Amino acid sequence: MPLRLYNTLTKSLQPLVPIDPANLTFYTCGPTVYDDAHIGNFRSFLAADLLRRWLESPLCELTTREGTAHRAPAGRRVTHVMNITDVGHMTDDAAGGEHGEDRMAVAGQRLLEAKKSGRLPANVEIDPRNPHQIAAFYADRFVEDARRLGLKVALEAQHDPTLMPRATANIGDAAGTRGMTGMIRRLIERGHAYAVGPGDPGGGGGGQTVYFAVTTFDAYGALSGNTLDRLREGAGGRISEQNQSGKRHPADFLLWKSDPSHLMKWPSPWGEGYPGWHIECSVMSAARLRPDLLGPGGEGGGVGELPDGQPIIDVHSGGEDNIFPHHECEIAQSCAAFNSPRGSGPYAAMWFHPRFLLVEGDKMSKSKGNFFTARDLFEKGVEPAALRLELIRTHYRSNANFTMQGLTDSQRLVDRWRRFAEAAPGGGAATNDSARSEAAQEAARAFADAMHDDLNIAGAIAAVNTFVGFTASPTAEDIQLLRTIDAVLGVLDLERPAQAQTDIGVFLGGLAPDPAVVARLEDRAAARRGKDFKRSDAIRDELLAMGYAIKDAAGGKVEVSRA
RNA sequence: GGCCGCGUGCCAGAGUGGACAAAUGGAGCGGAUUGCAAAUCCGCUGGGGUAACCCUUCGUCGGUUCGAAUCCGACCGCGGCCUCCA
Repeated sequence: MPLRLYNTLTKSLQPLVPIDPANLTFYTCGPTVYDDAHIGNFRSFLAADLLRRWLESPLCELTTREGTAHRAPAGRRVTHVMNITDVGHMTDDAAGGEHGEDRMAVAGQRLLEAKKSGRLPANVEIDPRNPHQIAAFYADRFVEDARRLGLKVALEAQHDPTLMPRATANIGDAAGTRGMTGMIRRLIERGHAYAVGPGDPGGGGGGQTVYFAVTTFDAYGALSGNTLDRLREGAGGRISEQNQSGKRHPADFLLWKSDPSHLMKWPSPWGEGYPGWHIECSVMSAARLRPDLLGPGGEGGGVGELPDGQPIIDVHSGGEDNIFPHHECEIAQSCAAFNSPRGSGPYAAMWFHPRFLLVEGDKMSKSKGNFFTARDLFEKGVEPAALRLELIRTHYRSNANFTMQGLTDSQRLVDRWRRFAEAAPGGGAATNDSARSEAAQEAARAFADAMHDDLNIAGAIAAVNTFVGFTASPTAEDIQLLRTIDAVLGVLDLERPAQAQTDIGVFLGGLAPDPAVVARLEDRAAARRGKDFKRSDAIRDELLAMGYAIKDAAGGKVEVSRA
């Protein structure tokens, strides 16, 4: 059965029916770059990456618009775009994004303190007062982490930077002819948005604020369930008075705020200021995935409008917290801009929302001390493959629980699969050929069935383990199958921590060969040669107390890892 | 209060009407290997029986059905959103 996914929009399991099954369009709401991304962020991005890799797998089958099955030919491509939000939005968002402190300024303050206390690497040259430098600093670190975790979009972006667009590069211009200003102008022209403030509402004067008029979009609330009548009830007392005065409806949301005093600001037809939080994704998804709508200049010249009901892109993903308001507002903007006048089109055919990650059973938070960034863990010697597997091996729609035990389990799985993948092919035929090829076929089938069923990753991993367990001495075909499967899971080829070797020890997990440890290893080797096992065991305990676990390996060497 | 996701064995986590005492990992136990470990490999791992088989279990309580972990209802618990957040 072809792939079915849970669609947040319809709240049901549905086949993914792409506009063009040979070339899918996929947009993921990426990170904000005010700080390093944590493992919860990466769990969500990795879930999107897993889906993307599955869509590209030769094992994956999709449904065409004609209702037939579409098996991936040699090149089913997925154009996957993930934005980077580097505009400094406000901290006080209860006020609708118009007040509070600029997040980029807060990040700058933090960087400044880190610099003073020497916590920043010496080679980092960054002016903490320059928001563009702060954003670039964290964006680079994000991309670096993402590549280490095998996020395909980040790997591809090395050759095609347009796959990871920066919000600040898509703001537009003073005339409102392209980018976000272009789309805002278009929304005003089509009657879906309005400008208020000094300089005559609706006129062309500076210093204005632009809002999206939610009542002009019938389908508002379809994604989140927060329809306008429900919102009005729920909103009682929550929305600040000062901010509402200019709005026609309390749920109208910000498209442009004129504020020349803002840290990051750009020219626009409504005055110098900054864009609202939702408009960037509407603009960048269309710009990269549907240039036919916008035309070569970014705005104008394109077809501009789709028949009602036709999706703009195939798949859109983001963390569950994005469902409302962010994605609800994106739908309103994009459909209003490109679909028929009372726009109700679905924007994306499939809405994919991974759930939040817990850590040791608890909500992750800095105050609880269970807050991890990917780089924290890499520094502790966790290898990217283990972290990736740990973050993808729980179904994307459950609250996964990240634990140190789980990380160890994942590491073992990775090691086991690697032994299989790196075994000399065909070394001794323990199993007869027909049983072996049956096992491989069964594994491929079970893996695909599981993945087709809303990305049932646990079932898929079980199929891999059964296969690897059954086949003691893999053939070249067996290894090829594991490779095909791993192109989806994406763990085997990730970078491994360097091993440091001395004459006696092999230091794993990026450990440096500490002379104190080497000396003890030599003492222990001498004791063992003299059959003084009491002493050799005592040395092992000593090392353990120092935080090192050792393991005698073939050839008289000792493998050293963190205890 | 509204909308949504989830609740399975010691743990993580599959299973969504019969082949289920329930995949796959882990932990535990036994064995091979090792001076001993670690790692690796093999077997066992709800209760009872030599066995065919029987009994109890899938948040709780009810219901539908010849039959339910799986469908329906109510309740309880966990998580998310209701204008920051992956």
